[in-house]
Amino acid sequence: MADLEILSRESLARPALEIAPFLLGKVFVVGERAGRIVEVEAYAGRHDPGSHAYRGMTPRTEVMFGSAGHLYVYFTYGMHFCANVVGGEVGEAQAVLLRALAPMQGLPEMRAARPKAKRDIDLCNGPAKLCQALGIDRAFNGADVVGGDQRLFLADDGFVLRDPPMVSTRIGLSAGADLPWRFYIETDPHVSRR
DNA sequence: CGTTTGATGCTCT
DNA sequence: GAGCATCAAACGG
Repeated sequence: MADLEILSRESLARPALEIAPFLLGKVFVVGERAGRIVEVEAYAGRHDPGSHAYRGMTPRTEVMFGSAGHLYVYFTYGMHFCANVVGGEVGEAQAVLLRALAPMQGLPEMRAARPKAKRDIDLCNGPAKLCQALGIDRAFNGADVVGGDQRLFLADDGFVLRDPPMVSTRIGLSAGADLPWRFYIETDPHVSRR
């Protein structure tokens, strides 16, 4: 595999709408498992009706209001975890939801973690699926992904997108559903939905 | 195919 | 008590 350069914290200390497309094509490493980010959604903080931060800081959203480069992991529907990368400056609650990855390493571990996935293409093609595949749960909330930990990080491996990101509305929202803040690699088969 | 529904528990009102 | 940034199985055509 090509060299992996961990992303800088300052590269993430920008609005979610900027770092969402920036994160496409980057590599997310969790232990021996890794995948390339192919689909994300931007959540733009206090004034975004679709964001958990819309009604201000709560115990759950505290991490999102913190500094860039940490994971905001939340539990939903009584059984699923989803992971965001926190961006922006402290207090801005900028976040980017990781919605789909193209598996790169640790496929056997991912398959074991997702026994219900019939095909490899289904391992990480959804926000809760990728958390299951990578073993991400509430223990990862607040974890630093650009702090130099060799077992958990976001990196650039030199991959270049062949085309500009595809843009659409975000998925599964009841508020803010009209905003075109979802970004994905159109040609990648691991995207959750067309 | 596409659409509907059940699972399951946390978070905030 | 209502709703949830979801998933997989069941159902209908």
